[in-house]
Amino acid sequence: MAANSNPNSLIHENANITSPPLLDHQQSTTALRLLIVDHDPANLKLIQDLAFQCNYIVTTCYEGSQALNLLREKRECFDVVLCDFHMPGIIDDTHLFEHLLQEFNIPVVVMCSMDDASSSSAVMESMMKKEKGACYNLVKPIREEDLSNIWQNVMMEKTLTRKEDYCDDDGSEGTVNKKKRRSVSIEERDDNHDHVQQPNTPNKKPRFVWTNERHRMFVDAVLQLGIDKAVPKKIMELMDMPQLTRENVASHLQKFRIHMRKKSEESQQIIREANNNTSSSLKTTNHNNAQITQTLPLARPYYSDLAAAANVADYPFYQPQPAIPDATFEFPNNNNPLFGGVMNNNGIIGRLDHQSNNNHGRSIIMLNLLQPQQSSLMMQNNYPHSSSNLFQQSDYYPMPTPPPHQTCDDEAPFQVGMSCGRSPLFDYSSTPLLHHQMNNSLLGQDSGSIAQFHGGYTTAPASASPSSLSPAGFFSSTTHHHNQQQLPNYPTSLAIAAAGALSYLSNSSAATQVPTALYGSSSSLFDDYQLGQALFQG
DNA sequence: CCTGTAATAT
DNA sequence: AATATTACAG
Repeated sequence: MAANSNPNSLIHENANITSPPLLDHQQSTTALRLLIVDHDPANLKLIQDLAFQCNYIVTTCYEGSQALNLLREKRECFDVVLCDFHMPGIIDDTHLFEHLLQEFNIPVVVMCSMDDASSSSAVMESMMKKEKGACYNLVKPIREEDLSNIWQNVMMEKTLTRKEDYCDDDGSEGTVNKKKRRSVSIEERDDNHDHVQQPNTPNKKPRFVWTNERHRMFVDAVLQLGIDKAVPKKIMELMDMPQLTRENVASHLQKFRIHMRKKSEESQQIIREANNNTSSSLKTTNHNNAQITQTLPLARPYYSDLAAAANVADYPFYQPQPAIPDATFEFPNNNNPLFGGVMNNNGIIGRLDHQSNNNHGRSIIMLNLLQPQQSSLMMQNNYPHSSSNLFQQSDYYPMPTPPPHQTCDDEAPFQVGMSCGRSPLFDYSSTPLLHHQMNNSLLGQDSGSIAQFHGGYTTAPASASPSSLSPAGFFSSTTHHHNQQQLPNYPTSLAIAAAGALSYLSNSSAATQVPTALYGSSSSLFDDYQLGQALFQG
């Protein structure tokens, strides 16, 4: 609607202060100080003139961002914002006025066309529902009378106790009380209108809004620190935002933890239910299109020896629990290896990564099984909509491609790789331990096939700084390397099953070489491998 | 001075 | 509903 950037605008480039300098009016109690925001210069001018006639002190701008900045700096210089309905918000598709209400405690008058008001009544309704601050509506064309009435609403708003809403009269139910209140406060207004609290609190910091972006930073910080080491102060430092206080983080963290707890209880519940329906036969669900889901009956006690593991606390998902089918894989998008994941009844356990343009010039697909903590977080934060264990189409989690030579610190304890060329998974020469692993792992000699399966885990993930987070020692399921403790069967079998799946995905003819060479066809690991393959062959 | 938790305020 | 603030214990 409104012109976007107007070269021929009558208005100045930046916020155009058309009244005496704002500072002189900071304490103004007579004239109302208006901030008018509208993309359309003509409209802006029109309203500006009107407002002048009403003896308001007027500031105009036609960019939402300007308005926001202006308010952030000089919130105390304004009493009301007049804002065009169609002004977009900054981030998503919200309206500017919603941002304003959210961030500032200031009355907002929304101006909209007749069309907006009548046709999209739903929108208007939602607007009116916003009870975060005063929000009124004026329908264009706006008359001088409308404007001159603004201050009444606003002054009323100031003296009203913040709690009560001031919804429009829809004539229904118990609005009587509110109305009464209203008239009372109008009287009050005259008594004490000059020491209105709100605009006189100049340095009141705007409340911190946890946008998606900010939340993502928060989660990143938590992941970096490790979930149990993430404390407000450190998170704050990692996020590195000037406005952010420790209290902000503490508050958010508090909420975040509650959220996590709830989620994990939910998934526990799901697991319990899944266990009740154990021995039911192999479900052959739909493999329509890209989605393949199967639940396989596997009753091996995968966690049996885990309790003995010294660092069991680091791996809550691997703690002993009733055996559940652990081969419910789902690759949501077989056509696009850049996105995807693997999940079983423990949640998301792995993600599919793709590395092209590494310095071998070869393409690699990796299935990286995640540390439980990461997978748990991934589940909760990146797949918020997956109410079931199924990925939703919209839930794909795009993983950044790690640069060559860089080891991902969140990948553990297993990485299953499929090289599409004839190269090792990675060039590990820069990381001696990994290099060693490549040469000594189960199948590491066999470059170029699925043979490049290996397992490992980070021995000292806690050792803190991101740079020191390197996979410190690898082991295989049959061989101990570097005195590392061997993890129990569960992850291994899972990884092998995943390798099978992956090999299918990659159309590798070499796939079948792996298990027979290593385990013999009778081994339970071989079963897993076949399971993985079967899953994806449908 | 910091953390975690709960309660309460805005 | 989301965020901020506060109180209190550790």
